[in-house]
Amino acid sequence: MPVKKRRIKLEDIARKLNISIATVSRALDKNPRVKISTREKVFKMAQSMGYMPNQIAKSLSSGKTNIIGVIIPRYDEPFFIEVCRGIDDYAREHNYKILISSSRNSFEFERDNLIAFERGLVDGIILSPTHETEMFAHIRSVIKKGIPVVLFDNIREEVQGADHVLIDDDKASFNGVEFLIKKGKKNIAFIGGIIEKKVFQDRYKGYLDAMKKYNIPIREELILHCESLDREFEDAEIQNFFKNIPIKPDAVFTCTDNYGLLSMKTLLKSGYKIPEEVSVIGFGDLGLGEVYVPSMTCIAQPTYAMGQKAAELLIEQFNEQNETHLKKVIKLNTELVLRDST
Amino acid sequence: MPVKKRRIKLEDIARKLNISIATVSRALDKNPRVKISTREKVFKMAQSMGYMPNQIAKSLSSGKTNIIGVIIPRYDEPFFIEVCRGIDDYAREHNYKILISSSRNSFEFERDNLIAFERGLVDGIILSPTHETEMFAHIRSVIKKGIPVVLFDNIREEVQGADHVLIDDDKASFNGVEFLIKKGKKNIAFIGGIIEKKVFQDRYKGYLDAMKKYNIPIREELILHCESLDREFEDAEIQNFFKNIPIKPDAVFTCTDNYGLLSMKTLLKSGYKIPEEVSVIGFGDLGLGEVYVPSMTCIAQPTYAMGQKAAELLIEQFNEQNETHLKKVIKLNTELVLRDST
DNA sequence: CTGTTAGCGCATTCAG
DNA sequence: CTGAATGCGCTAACAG
Repeated sequence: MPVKKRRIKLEDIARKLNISIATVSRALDKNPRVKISTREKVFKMAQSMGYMPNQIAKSLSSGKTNIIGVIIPRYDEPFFIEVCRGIDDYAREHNYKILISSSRNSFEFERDNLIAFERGLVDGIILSPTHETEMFAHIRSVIKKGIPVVLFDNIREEVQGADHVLIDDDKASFNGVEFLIKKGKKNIAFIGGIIEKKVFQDRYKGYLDAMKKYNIPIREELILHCESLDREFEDAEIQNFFKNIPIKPDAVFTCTDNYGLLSMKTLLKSGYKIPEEVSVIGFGDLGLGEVYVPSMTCIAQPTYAMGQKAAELLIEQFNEQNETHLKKVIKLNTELVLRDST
Repeated sequence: MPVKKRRIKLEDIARKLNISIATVSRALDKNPRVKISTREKVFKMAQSMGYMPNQIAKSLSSGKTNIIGVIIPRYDEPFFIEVCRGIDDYAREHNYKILISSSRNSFEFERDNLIAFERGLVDGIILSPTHETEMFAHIRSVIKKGIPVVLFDNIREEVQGADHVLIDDDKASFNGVEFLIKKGKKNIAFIGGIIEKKVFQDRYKGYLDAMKKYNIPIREELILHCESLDREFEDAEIQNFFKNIPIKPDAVFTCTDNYGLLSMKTLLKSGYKIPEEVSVIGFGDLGLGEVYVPSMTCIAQPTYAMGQKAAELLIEQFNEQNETHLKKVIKLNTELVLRDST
């Protein structure tokens, strides 16, 4: 293998052609102020020399990196990946790349990631706060420096100057539970996630409100707030819950697809018939509910669209005059998708 | 909101302190050649002014970006995400970030991504080629420029100068099928992915070899090479296959977890009993097989470890003298994980 | 239409 | 121990 070659730069082309660097730069830019014949000469030479512009130099000079920084709490949650797919598709169409960082469900990591991005690597940031994130100073600090920010999914507090993309977790959950109640269910179990997380608080609230509206007594024994932050431990937590449950539930409302599937698994293995004896609802609708037997009724979240919308808002901010930015809060709709588990 | 503020730079600190930029730079670097007292003054001032180094300028100056570019064929395949998690964890420990790009199963996109990375945005590249990738000139070109490359998973052809991380698909598949044969299965269906893809070719070969070794006739009607590149269409393809199958299979060997799950779904819905009447094996073992009822026997791939290993090899290349790089080919072990579906 | 010059922000020689 | 000067590769303002 040959020794690492020095990169070809504008100067090399300029020298070969006996013209100035500026002209080469402009020619490659298709700047109309340069003669077509010169442009062609430059292109041909660049081609034959294997010229490749240096993105870093471009960025330093132009003040733009064309990179969007994305911070998600974890990789092993299909929801976040699907959002990223939405961001990526929209971003690519607008000539941006995405740099994904996981905060590993830790506020510290979230802050570190943000600081790394603040160093000028990205033009803007899309962030889903962790459950630990109670203070938003780190986000405000970024905004104050003029870096556009869009938040999505788990927003405990609206941040001045940032855009927000979310769903109405409260209402979505309320609708799901109400559906079960109207089916005549009384002992409706609730399986949520870590209660520090705003989305889970809201989904819990929806459950409580629906139960109250129909005067169904709330029973603590039917309620589980999972604390696992990793797929690995969710299973045991849910198995345990059902093993020790003192009342036979006739329905289970869960706050993620995985909780729903794990519930179904545990119930089926314990000999329950779904949906005859117990109904199950999941939250998210990221594809697996459809493959299960019985297929799982879900609150469908417009996950991919959330990502697209987030990217759209961010890129809008890029193009704004950097004057007072009016914070936008976009609420996307959910839908109850009926399948065999109810 | 205040107008976008100009970033603080070294020069600002230097002026305030009446010292040179160079000294500020060195102080922040903790260069021992600068007096401790000066260093402290600089740190304090930097802190109070909210100084944040400019990563782009640093990169241009140092020639290092500390970013690893990762190109995967698609987002909606948990396998790739899990590999990314492995890469990310290893990379982060070594002070690298990862920039993930999806090639959307298209050779064109793969090449475009590579070219984008070639522009100096990343220090090295980890890539899983698409099924369309038959030519490797684009990869060789990157390597020739001295950019370290590691390939993983779907490697049709070893590329001189790149490292490779893979599993023995052939053997893994052979073992799975052999296991079914030893259980007395005769009508073993095979469901693979798009046959242009090397991994699927190898897994198919493993199937054929096992069948031949035990003198079991191969029946075309029991073989399906899925052509879907999106989760969306896989379901219909598999349903269709089983609907029209002329022979009742007593086992199904599949080449991804999703194919396995979809097969189980279709079979269960058609009234088959698993595993009494038909056994099913999946490939990957990315978590869902365990949640299904019945739980799915799988060829377990060391997915996370593949990512870690790839990152390790890449970072090793960074630290090498850029002389002749000896291509390394790492084959990781798979394992047959027995569950209820067999 | 093209060239000259001055940055972009930082690291790093080389002097002193 | 510190400062001045140069360069990383490219863009853009200003001349001509």
